Amino acid sequence: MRQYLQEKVETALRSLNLPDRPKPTFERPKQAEHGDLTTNVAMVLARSVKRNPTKLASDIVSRLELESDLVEKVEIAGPGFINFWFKDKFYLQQLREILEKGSRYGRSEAGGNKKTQVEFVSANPTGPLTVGHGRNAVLGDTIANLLEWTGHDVTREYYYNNAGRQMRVLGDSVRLRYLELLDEPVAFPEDYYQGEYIKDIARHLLASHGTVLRKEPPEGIFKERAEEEIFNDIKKILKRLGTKFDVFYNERSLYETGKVQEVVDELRRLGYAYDHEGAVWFRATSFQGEKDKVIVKSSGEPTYRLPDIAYHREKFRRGFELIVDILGADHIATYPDVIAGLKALGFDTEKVKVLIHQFVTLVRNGEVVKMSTRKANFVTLAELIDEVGPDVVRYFFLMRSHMSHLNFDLGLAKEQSEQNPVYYLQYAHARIASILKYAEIEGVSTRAVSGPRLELLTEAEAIAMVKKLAEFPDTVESCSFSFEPHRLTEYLHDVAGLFHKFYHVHRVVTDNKPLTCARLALCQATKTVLANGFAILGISAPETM
RNA sequence: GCGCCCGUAGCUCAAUUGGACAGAGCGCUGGCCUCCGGAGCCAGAGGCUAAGGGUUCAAAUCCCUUCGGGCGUACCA
Repeated sequence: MRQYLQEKVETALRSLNLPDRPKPTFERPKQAEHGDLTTNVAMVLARSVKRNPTKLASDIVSRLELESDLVEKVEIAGPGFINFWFKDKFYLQQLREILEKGSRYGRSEAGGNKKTQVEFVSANPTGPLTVGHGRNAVLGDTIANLLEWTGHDVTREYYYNNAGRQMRVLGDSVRLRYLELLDEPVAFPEDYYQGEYIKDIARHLLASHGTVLRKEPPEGIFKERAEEEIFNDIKKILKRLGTKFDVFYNERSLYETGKVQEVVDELRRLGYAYDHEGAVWFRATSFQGEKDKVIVKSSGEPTYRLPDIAYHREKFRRGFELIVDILGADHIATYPDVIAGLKALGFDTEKVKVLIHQFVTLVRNGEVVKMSTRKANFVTLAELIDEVGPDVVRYFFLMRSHMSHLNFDLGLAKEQSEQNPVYYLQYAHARIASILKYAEIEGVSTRAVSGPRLELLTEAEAIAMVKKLAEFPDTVESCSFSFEPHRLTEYLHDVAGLFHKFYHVHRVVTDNKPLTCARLALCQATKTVLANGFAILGISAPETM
């Protein structure tokens, strides 16, 4: 429908010999009195051709060739908006399309099967996932869903490092807890991993191996067992949240295959790396960086940026045409170096989309709970899911723009879980399921012999619903294009709200069989849109609650 | 000090990416079940969009300044 008008306006502009340069928008107005669709084309062009926007609008309207059986009327309003009203017939066609496409309704090929990678979570196996990781996981998974729905060939990837100093400290933390269990006197350093989970792992080792590990080094079985248990736990939690991964990419492989060294050599060859005070530096200042950055320490160990650059180089070499990185706000300083490194290596960094989400502040009993993997006192993602369930967790994380700080009041989420916004949506779905079942019992099938007569849907509430339902494909596409899932939650909230209103004003199942069939069709279409939306958000679509 | 994000109803957040009268949820006030699910519906109160200036037909949105909050600013990841 948007496309339909866009084409009509373009031909009108051509016949008037007007430029199409500042791209006009075609939008659904907030106010119903402003029509079903509006365009600012006259106002956008008025400046460049130095003409009155209202007069320009009427010129454009006079050249529009619109089918009178689809378009109700056209008006020029305000400073020069052109507003369009469509006939109900137009919308009823859309309704028929929803019923035909079912669970496929809303999918598109807009992405052109573009090879796309979404990298998210990417937490190292040093401790349980935090609530912050949860936001990252849900955001990444949902964006991946959106990209799939809009015709992208998506790979979901988790990048991790199980080597290095952090992992050594982890192994040693387990070792010391193990020795504690043997009643040996140990001084547990403050900067070691304090969490209870370390003691659990030590206990497990004691149970499986007895006391013979007394003299084992930290990098051996202690580290290995810790990594294994923690990673299993991470994967289990991610599964509970409904997130899926295609690839777990180990940073170590970048060293083993020499790709890290290749990057250093390449940067040197290009003149973007140099030696200074025993370290190797990257010339970040050539790419708007504040200062040059160390990529190999004087000890010979690389800093984190070097493997990150090598990893992203591999993303390009693996043929990804769109690369999406989901990062927490604490990584805000790292990605510009990676981007600069990729530029230095000659890659098109326009293909890399970095989404930085802000922190989750967890509040319990009115007090802010600080979340740090090393501290003992933190709420894990697993505990959060235990308390409120995966649907609520996902929905809460998706309700807000990723750029804004998120306050998650645990007590509130649990206490008010009965009036949680996610239930409002799911309730609408369950209610429709119940109505459809009732209709079946009453002997009115949705699969009527000659199909429902949709033109019987004339009430304002019904038409409003159909219009909203018809927006679904556009909404999915714009959420995908802008990487903003939160707008889908808002849309679905509107759908549920309109349905609840409709339900209160109009009875679906009555003695009037044709009307009942038409209304059941509308219910079915609403259920479809809700269920498809839930599928993208990764929340369940309950038949009963 | 510098960089990024944020500041919108009492609280938590939206606002179709620059569009017409800034909207939801929670909380508050008052209504609605003989009837397909009341986890619902309807009505009301609540705002100089932190402050000031600028850009234009149009600014919560873009630019500048100030104030306030968060995250960074390593030869840690």
